[in-house]
Amino acid sequence: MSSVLVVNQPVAAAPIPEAPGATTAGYSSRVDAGGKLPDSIPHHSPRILRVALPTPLRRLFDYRPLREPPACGWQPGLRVRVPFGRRQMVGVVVECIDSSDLPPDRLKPVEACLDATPLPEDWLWLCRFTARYYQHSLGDTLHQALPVLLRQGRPLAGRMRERWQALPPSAEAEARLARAPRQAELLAMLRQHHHGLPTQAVLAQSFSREQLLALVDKGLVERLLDPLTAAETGAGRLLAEPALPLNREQAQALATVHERLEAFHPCLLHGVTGSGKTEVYLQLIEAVVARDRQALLLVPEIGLTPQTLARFRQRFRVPVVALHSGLTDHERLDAWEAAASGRAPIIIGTRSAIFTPLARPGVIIVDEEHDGSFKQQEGLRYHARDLAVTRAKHHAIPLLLGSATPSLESLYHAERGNYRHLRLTRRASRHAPARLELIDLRGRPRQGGLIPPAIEAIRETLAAGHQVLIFINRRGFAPTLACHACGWLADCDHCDARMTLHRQPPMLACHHCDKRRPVPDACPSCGSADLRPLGSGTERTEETLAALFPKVPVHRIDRDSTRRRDAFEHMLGQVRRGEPCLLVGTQMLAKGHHLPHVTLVVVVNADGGLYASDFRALEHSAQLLIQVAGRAGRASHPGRVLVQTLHTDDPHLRMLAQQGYDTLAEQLLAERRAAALPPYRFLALLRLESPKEEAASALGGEAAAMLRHWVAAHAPDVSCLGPVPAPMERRQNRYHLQLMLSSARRSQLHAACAQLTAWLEASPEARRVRWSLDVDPQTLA
DNA sequence: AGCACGCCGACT
DNA sequence: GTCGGCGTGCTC
Repeated sequence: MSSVLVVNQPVAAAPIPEAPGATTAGYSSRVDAGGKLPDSIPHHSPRILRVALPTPLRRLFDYRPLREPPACGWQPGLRVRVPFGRRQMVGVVVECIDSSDLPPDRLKPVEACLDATPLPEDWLWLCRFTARYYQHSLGDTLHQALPVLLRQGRPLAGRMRERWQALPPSAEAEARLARAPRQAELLAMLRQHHHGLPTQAVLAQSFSREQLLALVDKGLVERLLDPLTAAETGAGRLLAEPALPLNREQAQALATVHERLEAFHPCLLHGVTGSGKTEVYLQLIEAVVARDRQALLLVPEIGLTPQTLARFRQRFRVPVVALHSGLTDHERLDAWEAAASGRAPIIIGTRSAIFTPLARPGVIIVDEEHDGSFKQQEGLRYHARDLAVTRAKHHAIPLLLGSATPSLESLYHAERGNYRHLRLTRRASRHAPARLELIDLRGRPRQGGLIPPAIEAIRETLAAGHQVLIFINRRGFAPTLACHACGWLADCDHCDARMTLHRQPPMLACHHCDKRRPVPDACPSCGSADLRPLGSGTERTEETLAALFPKVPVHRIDRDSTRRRDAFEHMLGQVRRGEPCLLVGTQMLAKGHHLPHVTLVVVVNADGGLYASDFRALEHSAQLLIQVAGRAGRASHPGRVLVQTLHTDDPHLRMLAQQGYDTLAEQLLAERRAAALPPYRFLALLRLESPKEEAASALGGEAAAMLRHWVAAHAPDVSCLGPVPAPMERRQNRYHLQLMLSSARRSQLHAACAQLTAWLEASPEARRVRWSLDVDPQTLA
């Protein structure tokens, strides 16, 4: 008997994950758990089970197996209940081996095996990759990637969907229903549904399971257990409505992906707003499902609207499973099982849906791939788009990244030929996309943040019977409150930030912590009553516009006004009817929503991202501006986009306005190369956080010293910057510091990160400081 | 992260 | 006398 069946080597010796988005070349040399390691060989009597447990500790725990192995034999992927400290936990077996580093008397036995068969292999593979790549605890990664009910140890088997279907009538059998009127009613109901009814639907009509089973005994009803494969639904009947005709570019893009459905085949679908990316997705999914494969579509958090979903459900006759935050735990488990079994051919979800197992993966599509919501910003800081690349590569299937404003990373890969660059330049409507018009804020009076030419344009647009969108990236009434006598500002006690003035309800609120205060009547510093709001937020602009245009409805859309989702949908419905109105909103409004009657967009202040310290600020603000501009003039009217700025001469802003996103993106890429920043170099950021500044900086200093020493010998390409205070050093009364590692070599960066996390976990000082490692940080804040 | 144990301050 | 503060140590 071999001593090691499954090899999950210790971190330091682990195979280095490739960069997501790396070339296909050389990929076959990959040697991790996704390769044909003997994972799948059942081991009936290993002496030791190595289990991943939901703890932040980056190690596995050894247990003795049960006397009787499960029917499938011990295998990685089986969930077990184990004693841990003085409580019980649900963990996942990841190795079956014959010897442990611990003496046998310290090993506890597994309490129970919770699965008849292991959890899906592709899921386990992805979690292992993710844990290694992001230097996170495998146990915690598995835990996060599992539906709540499975985390809790609920069984997966037996949750297949049960359907009850009436059999052809038989007079003889029906005679036996004479004295069972409820059963007769139930049978009548089932006969109205040719495809049968799921158990839940039957129980909802207050029939019982016993009645169903009685009908089965009498031979009148049949009990069916899905999974249905996509093929069983019938190839010709896949579509519920016909596909739309494609223009030449769309057809070409589709054909390019379609050409090789059996290989890893990453494509960037780079299409201006309104160029019909979604139709390409729909027809690609159709092709994939017709071959009895599954499609996984990732959308940004804000993009999974009822309308998006409706469009997919209208098109396909097969089930479209949506994974969104509104699902109950049971629905989520159902969806997971449907995907894992292959019963669900189309899965649409946000970031975390990347961890959905797929029985027959056929394609992965990431819509709005540049969107920041694909990156998780705490705990396991993964990027769903990057994992999508890795996963598509693993499954050897096509990958489609779609965006009107692709991330610089994706453009870089497209330029280098790592991704096919598919462009859609033609809009469905006859109008060219609206140009950005920069208008100078300097020295002009502002009302609610708007200067006279903007107000005039709004007036004209309303007079023409159209709608106007005003974009402000600040919620609240005003960014802060100031004393005109002494210069006092409403600072937050807990953060290095100003408090935002709100009117509805009136208060000062810090947007970085939970702190709230009443609005003072007089200056707390000098006693003067001359307190004035400084600048404008959505509430103030809304108020100003309501005063300027009393007859026109003003809708404000921000996190404060849309607490109730139905109110938001209701308002959108109203706006879509096309009556003239004013929309004032934050990014919530900029993304995804189709507003066909808006013909003027005003950006109150474009300067936020121009001079920010974050190296991605310009990229993100350009994407946002183009996104907002895309809301204008989508219907039969051309649109205008007015961009207010203090910096009409800023070269980046001018380039964006005059030559468009693609040109600016190229310029920004050149600057990134010159500055040795991503995508030309890889970054990892260690964040340190403590109520005591000295504790964080002492630990940071020690970590940096250790790392510099280690790196000189083992990873000379890695450079280490810091520790330095994070932007807005004090947040919620905690001091934030960071240490930045960078390297042109992914493998060296990975090795240094592994060294760093191992050191921190062993360091006693590190227990008094909160720390986390962010591999490929999206922002440096 | 939990969750224990342990050793010092203000309360019934 | 003890309820409870959070320092520190451990989890196969």
